[in-house]
Amino acid sequence: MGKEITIYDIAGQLQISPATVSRALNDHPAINVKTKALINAKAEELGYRSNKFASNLRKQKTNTIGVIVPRLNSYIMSTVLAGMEKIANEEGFNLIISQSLESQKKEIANTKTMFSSRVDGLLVSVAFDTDSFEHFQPFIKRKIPLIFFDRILENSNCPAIVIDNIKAGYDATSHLIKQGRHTILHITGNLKRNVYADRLKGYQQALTEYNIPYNQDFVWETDLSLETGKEVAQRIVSLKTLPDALFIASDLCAVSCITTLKELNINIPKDISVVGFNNDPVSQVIAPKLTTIHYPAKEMGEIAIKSMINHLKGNLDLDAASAITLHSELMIRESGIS
Amino acid sequence: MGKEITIYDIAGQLQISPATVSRALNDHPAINVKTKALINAKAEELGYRSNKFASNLRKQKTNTIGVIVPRLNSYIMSTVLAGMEKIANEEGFNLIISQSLESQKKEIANTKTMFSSRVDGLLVSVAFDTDSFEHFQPFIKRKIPLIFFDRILENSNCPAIVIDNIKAGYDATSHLIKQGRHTILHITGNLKRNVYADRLKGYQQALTEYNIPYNQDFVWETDLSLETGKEVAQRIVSLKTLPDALFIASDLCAVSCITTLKELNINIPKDISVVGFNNDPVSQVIAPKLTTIHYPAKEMGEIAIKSMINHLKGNLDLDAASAITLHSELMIRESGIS
DNA sequence: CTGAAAGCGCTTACAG
DNA sequence: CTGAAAGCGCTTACAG
Repeated sequence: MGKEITIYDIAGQLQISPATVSRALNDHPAINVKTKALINAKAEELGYRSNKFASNLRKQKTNTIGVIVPRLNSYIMSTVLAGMEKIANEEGFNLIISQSLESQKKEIANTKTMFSSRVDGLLVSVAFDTDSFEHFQPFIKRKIPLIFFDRILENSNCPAIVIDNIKAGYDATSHLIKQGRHTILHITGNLKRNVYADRLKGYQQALTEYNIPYNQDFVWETDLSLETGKEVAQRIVSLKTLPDALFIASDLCAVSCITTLKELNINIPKDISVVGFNNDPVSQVIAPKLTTIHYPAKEMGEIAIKSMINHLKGNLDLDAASAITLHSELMIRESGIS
Repeated sequence: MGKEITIYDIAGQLQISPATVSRALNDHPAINVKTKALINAKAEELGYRSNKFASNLRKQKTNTIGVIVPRLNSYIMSTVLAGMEKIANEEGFNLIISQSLESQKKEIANTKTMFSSRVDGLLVSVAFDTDSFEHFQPFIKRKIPLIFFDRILENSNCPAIVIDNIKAGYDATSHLIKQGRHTILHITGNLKRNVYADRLKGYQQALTEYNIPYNQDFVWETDLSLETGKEVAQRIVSLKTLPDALFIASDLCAVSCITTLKELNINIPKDISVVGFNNDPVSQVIAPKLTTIHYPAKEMGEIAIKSMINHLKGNLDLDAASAITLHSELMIRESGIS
């Protein structure tokens, strides 16, 4: 195992000071172009690699951004992370990723790890049951930038990257209404979360606009899992009067529900129209193809990380109250057309 | 922004040496229990957090493990990573994750980043087209442990965590044969990769065992994408004689293919039986439910990272030639039963 | 069981 | 444009 090359080795061989080597390697403007070329060539020749720990220790920066997500293995989140990873990599930032597994408790533990890892900034999409901002206070106190994305904490006074969930909920619901549907069941997630609360608001807005009375019994708060999809289907067929449409806040749950409904001899979309959410690849490979809301997951990841990096570099000052809203879009396919 | 607390602050307030504080904080056995308690209490009181950069610089370790995967946003990979993240977190290791996007070129860039980030160890699942071991040599030279998982590089002489793809291919194919199927089309990925080459071997073994001649035209090497699933379906119906079964090396592709075949009035499984691969959640929510091979993704992630951590801690010496094979299992559902 | 001292490899304010 | 020197916050061999 060969000894690690340092700037002193380069300096020694070139009869030059370590300070100059350091500057040259960092492309400092004051250094002579020829000197830089010489130093870079020697660094290459010796197989030099910079020691980030020494550099970070000295600079008091970590170049590391923390990301906390509810789970890694969902289509939306892994796509968001793929987008973040790409940009972070290009910009020379490291990502520390951890998952809360939908539990505030685990999320609190994650924030502690992030804090002691001294991340330069933190990007968070909160768990189902998070109802406190307490665990983020240490970051605020130390002025470590904190940005929420997708599932945000309102009143946190932190920048947020979101889609317009109200509009998306409105689009989904009004599409169903325009198809002549009036008893629309809305299957959603924990209403503590903006993403679900806002979709519900959009659902209500559409009903109001078309003079359809809002019935609270038509909103089912669930965990949106595959199992839930099946249970929902069974519960639906046992209802006195069948709804004529479903607006389900997750494609995976919607697909599971549709499959079970079909097994129970319900015709989709003839008997019941369905609109999902996310534009998960699965939405295109089932029959009937699922009408859904396209969620710009990759873009969200890219924009969230870019905002953070720009802020850290001082290029962009994130206003505490600012929010970036991405465009989402109704993808009309067979399941929502009657 | 309050000043960061260091061991000197604790030492100063307690009238004790920084060396003792350092030892106490690291639970060094030589330190008096009372002294330790005192120091820990003071550290807690002052909100001390250890500076990993100083510590790593001094110890010449990074406590960081690099992971390179083909892509983040596939069910299998995000689940593998979820498993890794969980264990790494518990054991106090950081993960740097990057994706090759199925390109050797990007994979090479990723290895360079990992190398200059001085990861203590590297975990890799290679891209579709990787055909050189060259970019991993710097790790070998520096004796930085390198472990492959899922898509491994044979002859690399590195430890590998895999499933028995030959057996899985055999199980899938022989199941179809037992259902009376004899013209089984095998849709697979890049045959450079062990996962696909081995599944093909298993397919061939099963044919041989049941005295079915092997026909090379029945093996289609593809990218296993959703689009490919559609194209495959269209190509199948244009064939002079229809195959009576499909063994597709990815559930997502299989589901897409089934849906298109159904649109083309092919009855699944009556006309064509289908077996997929991975046990992706989507396999359970389509009609007919997909017969597939359960892939122990979470376990693979956990075992891969545990092997690495144990090796780094010196608990377990990874034999260069060793391989860990995880159990996979045929999940019999409707699509493969005729 | 505790301490003094050196050193890990950088960066940068200051000086020239 | 270049250099000398200090210091970032730890850990550990050595000494007692």
